[in-house]
Amino acid sequence: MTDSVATTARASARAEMTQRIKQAAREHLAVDGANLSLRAVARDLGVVSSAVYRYFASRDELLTALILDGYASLGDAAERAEAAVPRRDLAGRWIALGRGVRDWALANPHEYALLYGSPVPGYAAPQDTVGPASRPVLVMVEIMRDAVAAGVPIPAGPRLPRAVRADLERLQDDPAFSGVPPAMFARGMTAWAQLFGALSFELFGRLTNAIEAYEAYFDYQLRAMAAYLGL
Amino acid sequence: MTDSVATTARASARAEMTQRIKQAAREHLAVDGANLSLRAVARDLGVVSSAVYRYFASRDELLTALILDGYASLGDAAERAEAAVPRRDLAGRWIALGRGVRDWALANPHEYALLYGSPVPGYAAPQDTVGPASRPVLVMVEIMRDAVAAGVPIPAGPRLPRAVRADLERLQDDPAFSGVPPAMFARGMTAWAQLFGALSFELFGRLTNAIEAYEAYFDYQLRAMAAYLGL
DNA sequence: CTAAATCGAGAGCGGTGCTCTTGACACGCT
DNA sequence: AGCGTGTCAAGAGCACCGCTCTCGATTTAG
Repeated sequence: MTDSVATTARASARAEMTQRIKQAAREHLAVDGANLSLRAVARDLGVVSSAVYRYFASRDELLTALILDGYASLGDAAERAEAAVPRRDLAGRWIALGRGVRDWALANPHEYALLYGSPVPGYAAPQDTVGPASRPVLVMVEIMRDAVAAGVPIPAGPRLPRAVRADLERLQDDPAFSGVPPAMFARGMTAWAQLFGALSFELFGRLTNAIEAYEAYFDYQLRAMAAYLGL
Repeated sequence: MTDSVATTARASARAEMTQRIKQAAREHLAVDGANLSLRAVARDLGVVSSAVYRYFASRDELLTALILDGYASLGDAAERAEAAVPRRDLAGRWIALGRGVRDWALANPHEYALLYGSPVPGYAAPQDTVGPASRPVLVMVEIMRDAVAAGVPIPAGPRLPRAVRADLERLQDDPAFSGVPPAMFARGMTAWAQLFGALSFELFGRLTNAIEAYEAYFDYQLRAMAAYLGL
């Protein structure tokens, strides 16, 4: 359990096997989606199916591990992309964030579908996925917070419904979300939905025969949303 | 084949059984999602599984039928909702369209997931789904066309990339999409992605713990996008 | 009235997730 | 150094799946 300085051979073998199973499962994700076959990944590893159950108690648990890895991977990519832009360039940071998310999604389309597609039928995401899942959105919150702190004016728009304003003010109690006034937060969530809507359309093949210049159009949308956010 | 005036008993029985299978499959969709069990629907109908194959050659074919029905149902709902608003009220028509889509999605969440969620792993949508699938978007195209015809100015925004402009100009060759200049079409597709992004977030449970006033927030977003479209 | 078409039932194939038991092996402690 | 303990992969087995094929019963059409 407690892996001291000298990791035992058994423990390291277990860690390595766990990684090998996840890697094989990731490859099967491309073909079978969320209903991948445990037996198939076992076959790939030259191992009998029941052996896999030593490492993951069920198919759902393996899926959860893949989801957690996916969120971590996307979170890394999003943070890295955004961090490469000077702090003062707010619009540039937003665009870099959006591009980072898209690049990751294009590189890992099946993981993207797992994270942001329709929920897996019998599967309920355990509570420990909400933390990693919010990492990308926290990057955007940071941009909005910096924009507000820099005195960037929030564009005029439709009046925020009272109930929504209450929700967003309640959200301010969480320090991770504080410092962003409701009017700005509402716009941010709208832009966020736009980003993932556009991404889902592209990745799920919902705009074939319409747009071929995917990347250029995605960039255009990012710029449009930057303007919408007042960045 | 040619069902003349007097439909044979067999033909009507076949039509009825086809409907019963689809209905049972729709109910299973709620539990098992896209990987529903043909055997289970057969059990529900008190029939052996092989009998279902008399009506649908494969599980995929049954899924295709459900998808087609779904698009038709959504198309009806979208057209009906939008048609209830006076032609001159462009923003109202857009908002009614968005609400209509949402109402349908809330009433048929599993069909929504089937149509707009992650693609079913081994399943490739046959070509005859593209027509019905475009019905809702055609409603929005009609609104944009009317807006342009009425002389509504297209708001200023980021420059449209050349490749995107070319795509959208090529799209004009299709009479269904003509009459909408690229700058407007680009905004329309952005708003469309926003709409379905917001809907997917709500239906796939991606904004729990943030917003409780779903409907009010959705309406707010529709108004924001109406402004974005210049309606 | 008869031949053809259609129907549901049933058996059967290879696959699935998952459980349980068995024997071999590596570990940590004395 | 040796021994008990815990972990390991393997294999058999259960119930379910999609799908195919055959067979007798029934309805249709000529």
